[in-house]
Amino acid sequence: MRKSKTDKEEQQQKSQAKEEEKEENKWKWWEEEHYEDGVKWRFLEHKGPLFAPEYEPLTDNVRFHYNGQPMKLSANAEEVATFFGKMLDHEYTTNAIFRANFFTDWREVMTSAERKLITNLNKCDFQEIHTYFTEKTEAKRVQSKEVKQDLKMEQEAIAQEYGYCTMDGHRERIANYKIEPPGLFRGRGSHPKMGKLKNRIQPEDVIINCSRDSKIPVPPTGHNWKEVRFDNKVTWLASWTENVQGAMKYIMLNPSSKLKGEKDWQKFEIARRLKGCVDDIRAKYSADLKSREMKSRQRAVALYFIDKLALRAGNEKEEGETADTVGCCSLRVEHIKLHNKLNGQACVVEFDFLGKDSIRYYNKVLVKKQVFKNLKHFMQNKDPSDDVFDRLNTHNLNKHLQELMEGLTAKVFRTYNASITLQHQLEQLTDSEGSEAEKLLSYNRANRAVAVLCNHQRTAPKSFDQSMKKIQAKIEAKKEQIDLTKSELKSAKMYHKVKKDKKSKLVVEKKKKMVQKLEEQLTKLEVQATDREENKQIALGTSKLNYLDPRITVAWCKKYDVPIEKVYNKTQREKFAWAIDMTEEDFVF
DNA sequence: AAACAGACTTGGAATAATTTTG
DNA sequence: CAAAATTATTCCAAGTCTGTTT
Repeated sequence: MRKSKTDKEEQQQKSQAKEEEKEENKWKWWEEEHYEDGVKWRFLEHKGPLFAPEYEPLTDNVRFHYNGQPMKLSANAEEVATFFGKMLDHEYTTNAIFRANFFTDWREVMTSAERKLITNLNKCDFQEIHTYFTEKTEAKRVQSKEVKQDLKMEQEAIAQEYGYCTMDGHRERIANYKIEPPGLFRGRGSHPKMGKLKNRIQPEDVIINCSRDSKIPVPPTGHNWKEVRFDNKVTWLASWTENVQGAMKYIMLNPSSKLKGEKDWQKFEIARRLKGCVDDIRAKYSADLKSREMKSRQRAVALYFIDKLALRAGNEKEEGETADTVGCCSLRVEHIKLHNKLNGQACVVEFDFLGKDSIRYYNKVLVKKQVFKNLKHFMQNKDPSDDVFDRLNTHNLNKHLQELMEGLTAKVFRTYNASITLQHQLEQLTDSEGSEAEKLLSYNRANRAVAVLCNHQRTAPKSFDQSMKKIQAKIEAKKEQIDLTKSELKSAKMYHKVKKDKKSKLVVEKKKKMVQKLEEQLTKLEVQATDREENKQIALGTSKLNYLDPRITVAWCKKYDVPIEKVYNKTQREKFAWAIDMTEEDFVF
């Protein structure tokens, strides 16, 4: 027993050392030249994607019931039934659209006999299926450490085989080497297609992309690829078309790869170029607010919103195919209220619309008089469902931006404003005298300001209130402890005054130190509580990962002596390896 | 110029792994 | 030590934007 434990520890140490060693000779692609425009790689070799495991039919003791009667379903119908059964405690399964779409698609995979019998979803009982899968998950959860370890090793072996490719002489990690398993489509918001069946993808659906002179991936036995192509102007390794929306899906590299990293770096460089000319662009669109041409005036107002409020461009979407969401260019009259006066402020625009992922954007904004005037004009004599910017779309907006600065599109404003906000906030909020915890709070607050700007929201964790109470209780307990220790210190001092010996002095010192330590712990807790409370409905992840130039963060860490691990976890450090390696303390976005 | 296809980034939720707590 | 809480990772949907076709 004991021996095996030390073995394990040794093993762990070894693998850790190995990882560190790997760290040493990591490829610094950012120190190399990059390719001519359009060429993404010279050599690409990979194993092809990993397909979802085959369906395992249910044993006879797990029964589906129709109209109270147990019923054995055909393999196909049963598989789709399990998709629904697994989700039984999810709100989706009570949604009328979800149910209707599911039922239609389910009936299509049924045998004609089944289809004839099963005509009403309300008469279907998936409870046993649900229980079966819940128990299965639970059984998996409680299995022994050894079994879990073995399973993990197996997964790791598969990842080693399928999860990497060779690109131009380097082993690069693949982000999603697994083909998406079949299941029920879960759209966000009120999506007209939610509940539809997402088909199982076969090799015959998959296009492989690699080098002509590489080892071409071998399709699973008895199967063929849809196509094998050798296109080095694209970054994907495999692709297929998904049946619910008809959208293409791709297998691509991990964010830590050169291909992704270089693009990411370039994105921030474009945003920095915008910084150089944003004043001119602002002057231009401010002037355009008064243009004779309607189109220019609409474009100017839209740009004003995109810049000031970090709204998304807002492409037009096919009606009825997706949830009804909008961005700037697709705003409708019903999404905007104009207030000549609101709470003592003149010219207030009230936004209320569903944006990407059906996240609500609600904001009351004080705007320039001319913007207000224009909006009033644009919205005159229109129905609520009419477009505010009827002469504008993302295409001609971006075309205009392209003329103002090479590479400029609407989304660059989001990147620019996000990053510059972080930089300013960090300057403003960080106290170089503060503790590490306080500095981190400042960082999170700066990050939060960006998330608020970009409207990155999350549903509050369901145990949020409880967890808040808990941390408050901890704080109270700590305070009590401090009071107690303080009074102990006081009496120790008194005792020392009388005794005046070494031993009693030592006690005083000890108590002093203890009070200090406890007070540090207290502030740390308080800071933690504040941070958590402020973060209740804010999602920091997206801005951190996609909008904030990592060099700002790295420079801040260096300047204030905060270890990078405190702000970036392992994945984030891998993604931003280029920034961590190249950034000095004096970097300015 | 509008519609469509394609490729790539961005997004929150779900799930898994890890850490803390009782 | 197990359960609960927290954090990291995975998942895959939903955007942006470009290029091509009609």
